[in-house]
Amino acid sequence: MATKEKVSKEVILKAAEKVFSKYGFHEAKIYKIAELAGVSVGTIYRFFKSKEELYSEVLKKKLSELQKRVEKNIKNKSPDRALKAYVSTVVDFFEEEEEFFTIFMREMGSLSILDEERFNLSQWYQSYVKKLSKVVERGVKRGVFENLDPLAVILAVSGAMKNLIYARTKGILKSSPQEIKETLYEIFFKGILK
Amino acid sequence: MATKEKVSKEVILKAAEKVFSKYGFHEAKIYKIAELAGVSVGTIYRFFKSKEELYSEVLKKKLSELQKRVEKNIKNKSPDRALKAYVSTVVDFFEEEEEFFTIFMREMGSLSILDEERFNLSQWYQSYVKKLSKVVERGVKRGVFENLDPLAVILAVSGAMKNLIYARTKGILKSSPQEIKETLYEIFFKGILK
Amino acid sequence: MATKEKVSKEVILKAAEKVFSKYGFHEAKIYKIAELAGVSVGTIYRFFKSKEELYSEVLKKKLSELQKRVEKNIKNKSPDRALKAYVSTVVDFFEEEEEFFTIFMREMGSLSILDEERFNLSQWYQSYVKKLSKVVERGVKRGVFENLDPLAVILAVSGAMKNLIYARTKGILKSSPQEIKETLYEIFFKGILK
Amino acid sequence: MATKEKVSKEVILKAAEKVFSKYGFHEAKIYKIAELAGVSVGTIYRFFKSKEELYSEVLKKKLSELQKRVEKNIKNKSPDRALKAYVSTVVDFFEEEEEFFTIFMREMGSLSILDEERFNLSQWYQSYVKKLSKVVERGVKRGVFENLDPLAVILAVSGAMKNLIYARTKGILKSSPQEIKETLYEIFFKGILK
DNA sequence: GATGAATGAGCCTTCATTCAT
DNA sequence: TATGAATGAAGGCTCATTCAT
Repeated sequence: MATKEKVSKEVILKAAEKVFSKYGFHEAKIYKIAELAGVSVGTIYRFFKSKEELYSEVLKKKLSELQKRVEKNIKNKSPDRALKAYVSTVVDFFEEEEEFFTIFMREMGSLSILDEERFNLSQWYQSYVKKLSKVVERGVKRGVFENLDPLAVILAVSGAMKNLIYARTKGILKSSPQEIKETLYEIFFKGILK
Repeated sequence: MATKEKVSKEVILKAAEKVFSKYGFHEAKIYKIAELAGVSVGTIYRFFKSKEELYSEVLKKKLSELQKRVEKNIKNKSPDRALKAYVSTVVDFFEEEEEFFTIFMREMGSLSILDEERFNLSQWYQSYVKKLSKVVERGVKRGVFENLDPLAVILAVSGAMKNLIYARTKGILKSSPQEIKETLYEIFFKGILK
Repeated sequence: MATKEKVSKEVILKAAEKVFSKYGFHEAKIYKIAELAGVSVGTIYRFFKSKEELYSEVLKKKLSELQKRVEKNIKNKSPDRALKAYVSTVVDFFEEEEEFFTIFMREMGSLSILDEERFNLSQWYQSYVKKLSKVVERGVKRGVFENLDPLAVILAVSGAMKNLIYARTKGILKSSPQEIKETLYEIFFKGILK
Repeated sequence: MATKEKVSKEVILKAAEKVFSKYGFHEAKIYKIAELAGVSVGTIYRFFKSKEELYSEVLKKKLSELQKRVEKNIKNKSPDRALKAYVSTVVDFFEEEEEFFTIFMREMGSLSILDEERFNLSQWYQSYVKKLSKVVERGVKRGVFENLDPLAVILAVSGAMKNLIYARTKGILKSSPQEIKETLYEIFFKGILK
């Protein structure tokens, strides 16, 4: 029964996201995920051939969601408005998906170079970031943006944003998502020098 | 003999750094570290009471090194020059210590909330970042910097920088360390908008 | 299935008893117990959370069996007949449970003071012996027994009995269980002096 | 230097006795013994070829001491007085040598059948007890003692005594050594029945 | 299909013993 | 001769994965 199957898979992915985000890949236990999902360990292995694959599926699912949202929201916008939209979309996404943000940060740090089996986030990130840099490139060409390396710009924006969200997650920074966005606009558009 | 002991400990820390950076905490095997260090497994346990402690020592050692360097280089400088010095110091440090950068990124991502025993990087980062934000605060007070949340500024600079170094490490970005520094100065001081 | 589980647990306890009695706690290897029980190492850990717990369970199980038997057999008997019943029950019990006798002796000798986790045989023995001394106490009060310290009497009987069983186990003494019982009755009731 | 050597060996044996009695064979660590003895680990291995041998030497030394004392004190005594002397000597010995008593009890329980290397206490005990039974045998022949199995009698006395000392060591029994002796004389000579 | 008990490879850690100094 | 740092074998325990029911 395709629908029932899909429901189970969905429930498992949701549970996996929670457990992976809380414990990280290695300390997350399959039986904990099964427990939380309300299924047996065996059932998880009907849908995912290994813990690695399950992990990878969680990543893939969320990342494509994020990517789709970003692409949708920057489409047909002028470079500056597109950049703002990018920031806004990502901040909102991770505000909603705080659990996934933890996994995302962890995995970004882990690089996953060696592990062929695990989802290659690094490669995904590379192509994602290159696509985004086109926006900046256009801005530079049109003379809206300073003559900077578009890739470096997008990496800087993205890194700054991740760090602010991270700090907010950890309670280091008290700002609201809206304030984070605005701070980012200010800093990146006008610079910090008076 | 104190010197000989120190040498062994140093060699082990060096090997541990390599192995942890390559495989991450969980996939790093003590016997691999021993092998690389050219000592026996037992010898590692003469210097470090557990794998966790060894990991923590690697972190502590490098982080205090980084912190000392940063503090030394920003001392007695005007806010804008101090910020530049901060960027320059960190970029150079991680250029030299590429292996440690991997561990650093991974651990930043992992947050280390749960594991009381492991070195609490999150706490270290919080206090480190708060100290640095004083530099920005002074800049704001003196009217050199725009009226922005100093903590947010330092988090943005730090995040952008980490991401650029990361991208360089991964081969996504081709810029030299010097170029990375300059790009960061440009972006953060003048903004990207023309 | 509850029954099957119980069977496995029973089989493991039986195997553990054998291995512990043969090698003692420290030299008994978990994999040896698993082998003898015909299960995997992992299965042992499904039923017992550690080697110590397994050991403690073996002790507890047998000791409560012994205690129950003793209590049942001395109930509603006159002090002298109760004392005989005590001797008879214990001799018979250890005749059947020779393997456990080895563990019992070893553990009695080990005292288990330090190890809070391991079953505190010393405490069990204290309360067990105090209960039994009530029998002697009654005998003294009724004027059936000489005016002796009841606790000392029961400790003497118990010690003598253990030593005779031990010597029989080791082949030092050739007497049958029945002869051991009778010798004990003679010695303790009439004394050895003509 | 023979004298110096002897002193070192003596100091090590003393330390070993303490540590073995406190922790038992397996949990006693060689480095702890070395520490307590104020020598290096290597020095211990100059005098004893293994932990087992050291343990065995502790046993042998004390047991031959005990044996000599017992033999000396029962010599040329009538059977009943010899038996009293035996009890008195052993109670006094273990009162002085409480630490060794712990080792003795533990080892008695452990039987040491399998381990050819370790001192075979069982065999020693067998010959020791057989020698003592001659005293009872003489008593029986002379008609001083009842017609009982001499070996069984000595095992009973010895077992009762060990148990009373044990109970005193553990705080179960409050009697003084003198009271323990007297209780044993009473019980074994006159019986407990009125 | 679903279950979850059973498996067993794998790894951290200990500590008796050795041996270069 | 004395030292104590270095060794490395050995074993308790975990948990991803399998498979009989």
